Amino acid sequence: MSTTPAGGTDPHLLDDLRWRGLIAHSTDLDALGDALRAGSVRFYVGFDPTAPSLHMGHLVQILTARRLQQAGHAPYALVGGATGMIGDPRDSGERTLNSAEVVAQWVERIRGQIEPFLDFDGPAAATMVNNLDWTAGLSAIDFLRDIGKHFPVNRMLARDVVKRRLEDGISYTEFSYVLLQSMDFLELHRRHGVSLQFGGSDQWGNLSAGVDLVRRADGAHVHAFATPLLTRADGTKYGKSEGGALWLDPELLSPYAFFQFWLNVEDEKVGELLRVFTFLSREEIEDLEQRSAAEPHRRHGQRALAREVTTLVHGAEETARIEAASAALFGGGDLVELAVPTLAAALREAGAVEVAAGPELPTIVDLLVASGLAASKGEARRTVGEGGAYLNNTRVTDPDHRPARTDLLGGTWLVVRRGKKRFAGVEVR
RNA sequence: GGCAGGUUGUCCGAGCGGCCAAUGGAAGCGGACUGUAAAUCCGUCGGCGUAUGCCUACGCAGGUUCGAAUCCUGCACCUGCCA
Repeated sequence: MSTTPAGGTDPHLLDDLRWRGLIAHSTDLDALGDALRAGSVRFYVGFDPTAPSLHMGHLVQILTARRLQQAGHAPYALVGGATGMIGDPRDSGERTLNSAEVVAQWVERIRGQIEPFLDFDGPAAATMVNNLDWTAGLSAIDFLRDIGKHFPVNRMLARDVVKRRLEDGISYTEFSYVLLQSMDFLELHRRHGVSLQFGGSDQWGNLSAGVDLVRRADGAHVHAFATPLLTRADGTKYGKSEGGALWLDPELLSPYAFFQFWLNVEDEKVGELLRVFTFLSREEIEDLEQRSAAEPHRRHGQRALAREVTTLVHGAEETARIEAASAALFGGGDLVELAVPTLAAALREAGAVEVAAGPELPTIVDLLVASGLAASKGEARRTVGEGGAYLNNTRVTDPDHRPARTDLLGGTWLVVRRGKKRFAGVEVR
C-alpha cells in the first residue's frame, strides 16, 4: 500500500483496476490509460444523500477513489446536495422527496464518512464539493438554454431505466435527473479541470451522459468508467437480507454485525470481494484464494476479508475487539470456562442489554425480546418452539423457562442466542 | 375534461358479503446436514397471549348490513383509452 512519490503516477493503475474487476463499463479504455499514465488526473465520484449513511455499494466507490489517489490522481468527492433533492430514477418506482433540512443533514453525515478514506494534503490532495454550489443560483431559463438544449428527449427516452419506468410512470423531476448529474461533470471540468468520473454500474447512463455533455458544450473529451454491480452467488443483491443494507455508520449497523457479514460471505465470492474491498496485493489475494480452495472449512479468505474491510471502515482497535469476541462466542468451548472480563467484552461487542431482575429472573421469551433477538413475544415463543433458543449455549425448549441465579456467568451475565449465530448478552442487575 | 380499470400483509399476487389475520409465490426466521459457506429437505411466518378471547390490518373518510377486504358515497393517488 505505498503511495506513489510526489508528482508521479503509478503506470500500472489501470491494469490493477481491471484485475480487481472494478471496470464493468467504460469510455475508450486506451485513451483513459494514456491519460492516467501521462500525469495526475483530476477525477470525481458523486454520492447522493438519499439516506443518513453510505453502505457497501458506496464503499466500492470510496475505495476505488482511494486507489486512484494512491496512484497519484486527485479526487473530487462530490456530495449531491442538489441531486439528492431530486433523486435519480430507479426501477422500484418514484422516490419520495426529502425535505431540504433532511438532505442538508445527510450531506454532512456522508461527507464525514468519506473524508477518512481520502488524503487532503499532498500533491494529489482531495477536495470535497457540493453540487448545490452551482445549481442553487441557476435560473430555470439558463438551465433549459445552456444544459437542456444538449439533451435530445428521444435519447433520454431510450435509456433503460426510463424505458422500464414508462410503464408505471416517472415524474418530470426524476426524468430530468440526468441533466443535473451531467452538469456536475461539466462544471467540475470547467472549474477544476476534472476529466474522469466513475460510479456504480447503475450510474452508467448518467456517467456517459456527462461525457456527452462535456463534449457537446465544450468540445472536450473526458473519461468515465463504471464499477460492477456486486451480487451474491445466486445473483440477488446484497443487503436484501440480513434485515437491511450493510451500512457503514456504526449507529445503523454495529461493527460486530458488519464484521460478521464479511465473515459469512459465500466461498465463491471471497476472491471477488477481496479484490474489490481490500488493499491486499495480487500475490496475497491469490495466495488466500488457493488456501481457501484447499481447505474451505478454515475460511482463510473470509477471515482476511472481514479483518481487512472492518479495519478500513471501523479501525484496527475495534476490529481486534470484534475478532476476540467472535473467537469467544463461536469458540465452541464451554462458556463457563471463559474469563468473565473476556466474556463481558465479547458480549458488549455482539450487543448487550441490562435487565433489572426481581426475586426471579426473566423467562427465556422475555430475554429474547429484551436482548433484541426477537421482535415480539410471539416471535420469541415461536423461536423457542422451533428449537432455536439457547441460554448459555444450551437449547431451551420451554418458553416459560427461567434461568436460576446460579446460571449467571460471573454472577451477572447470560448469553442468549437465537439460531446458530445470533448472540446477545444480558447483564442482570 | 370524459370513460374504464386499479390501490391487499416485507415484496409480488389471489380473494369480491359471513367458513378471512386473509390462498399461492418470494424474502425473512428456525431446524437437519456442514465449515459462523453453498445447495437440499423440513418447519414457521400481525400483536397480546392461550381466552370457542381481544387488538390492529386489506389507499383515506363516511355509509348500508346482524355482519364488509368484499356493497354504496366522497376524497387521494396510479394506469389505460378518448378529448
